Amino acid sequence: MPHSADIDAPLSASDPHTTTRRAARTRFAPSPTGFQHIGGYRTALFSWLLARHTGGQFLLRIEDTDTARTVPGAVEAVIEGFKWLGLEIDEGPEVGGPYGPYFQTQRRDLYLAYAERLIEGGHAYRCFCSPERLQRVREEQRARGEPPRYDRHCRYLAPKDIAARLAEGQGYTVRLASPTAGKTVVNDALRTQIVFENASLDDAVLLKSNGFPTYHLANVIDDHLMEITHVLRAEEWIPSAPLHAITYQALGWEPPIFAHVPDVLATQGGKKLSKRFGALPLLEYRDRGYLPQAIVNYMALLGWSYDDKSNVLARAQLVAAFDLDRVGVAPARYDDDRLLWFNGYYIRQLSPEELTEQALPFMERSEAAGGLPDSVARPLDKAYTGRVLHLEQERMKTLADAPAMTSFFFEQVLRYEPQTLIAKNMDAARTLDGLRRSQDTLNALADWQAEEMEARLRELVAELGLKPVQLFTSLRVAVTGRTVSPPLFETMETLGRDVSMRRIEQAIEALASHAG
RNA sequence: GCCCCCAUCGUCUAGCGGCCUAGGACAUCACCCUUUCAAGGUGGAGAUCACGGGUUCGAAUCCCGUUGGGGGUACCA
Repeated sequence: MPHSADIDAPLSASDPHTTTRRAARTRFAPSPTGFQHIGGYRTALFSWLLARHTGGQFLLRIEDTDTARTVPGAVEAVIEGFKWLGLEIDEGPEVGGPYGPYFQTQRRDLYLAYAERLIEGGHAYRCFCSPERLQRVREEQRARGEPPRYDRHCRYLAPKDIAARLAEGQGYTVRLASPTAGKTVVNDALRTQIVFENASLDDAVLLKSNGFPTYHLANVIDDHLMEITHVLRAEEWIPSAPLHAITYQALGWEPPIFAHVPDVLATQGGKKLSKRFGALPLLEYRDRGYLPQAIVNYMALLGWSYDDKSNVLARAQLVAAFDLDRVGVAPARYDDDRLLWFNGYYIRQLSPEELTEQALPFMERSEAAGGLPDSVARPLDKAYTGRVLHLEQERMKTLADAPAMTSFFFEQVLRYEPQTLIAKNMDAARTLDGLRRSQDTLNALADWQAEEMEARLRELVAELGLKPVQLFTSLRVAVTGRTVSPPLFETMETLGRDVSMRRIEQAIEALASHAG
């Protein structure tokens, strides 16, 4: 009975470069210990794209074996994130599938059985060491300047010792009997072979004393049983990849193709984007008025590229073009400016109906939540709001910009400094005169229509010997209360004759009493 | 400490030995358009391709080293 199975021959996965054309089964396997951010979803997006590109399947598997850290609601949030992004899950919680269950806590018997098989084959062993001893050993190693690693105390226990401890009812973990000499080669579709000296490997715990597997065991078994062909995961997994390669071989299984995707870095500081460092939960972007199309397009270009010019790529184009070969290896930094640009771009692409549909909720929420002033009655008139939104469409960077940008279209009373009514190179008297003459011009209009307004008002400008900006600035402030607004005439048309004329009258009164 | 990964404009990137006096996008600046702000158009500035050695007729591209950054080092994933 061998107490160790040294696997000295280099392991090799199948050629990473010939397989992208086969239908790929990929997976995203988060642990429900918190929210997922852009970094996690970016990896998931690549997996999804690879599956769609090759006509394969994309699955969601929940790695909830660390029951103490499991956060309620985390699974639902992940799924909601995928729904929002429009990335359909082919198999997983909720949708089910032929390879379930998709929660690792529901697959315990499987892991137990394979751990047993590993022990029988001499590829793993029971470890009775207490956490205290483990910690002591590590501290001693550190003190001696050695890398902290399990000293393999239990690996060479005599069979009768083991039997005795078992009979005594001692708890144990199961550890991988990793080879102590030779090299293990990990293939990665994104980079050249990664070679590890087996002597530097640890005997990682595969099964915890509470009977739950660790990632190292569960991930190998599930990926194999679920027939995953490509494992896309964060590059933080590279160091433990040799352990997984060894486990595949010990089980006699062909490993999937690995692609360790580079990190997404926080904007500041060069550290990995993380919950505690610069990252927002994905769904927070939805609440902040981002469009899923923009997020998807942005994420796809974080670490992947199509060619030397393509920037805007719709989902279908992404699916058609995605390839592992064009995924880079250098970490990419998260850049809010770029995301915002994509978001503005996709907002501009929205049809009037879509824009109204999507922006309305942002406007109707409470003032405290960023919506229109509470004094504005809800629900909003859809047709009117649609016209208003259309006027501001090309100015919006997020849907959440809508309320602040459009509030003057809904408010009863405008508050502004009368001083701002006076344009550059103008004075109060001439402004007053311009406003009064505008009233006459506007009153004479048969139809309250922008083009007509502009024609007549431009005639007035000429008659008064002013520049357009001198009169129009005053009218703009009178009618909107601000110096920045959508084009004046369309704005007045949308506001309607009554509101516009009343506001001009109020402006005249305000300026007159201010100046006088 | 030890193991591993990475390195082109501020940022995302193209480049896989000659097409590069390094291309695109975001951001930035100027101008045009213009009733403001945007959007759009044009143009500019911005990268001694981290550094040092090789290999080669020829290197951003291949090799080695250095430096720098990042990750891992748990009965977490």
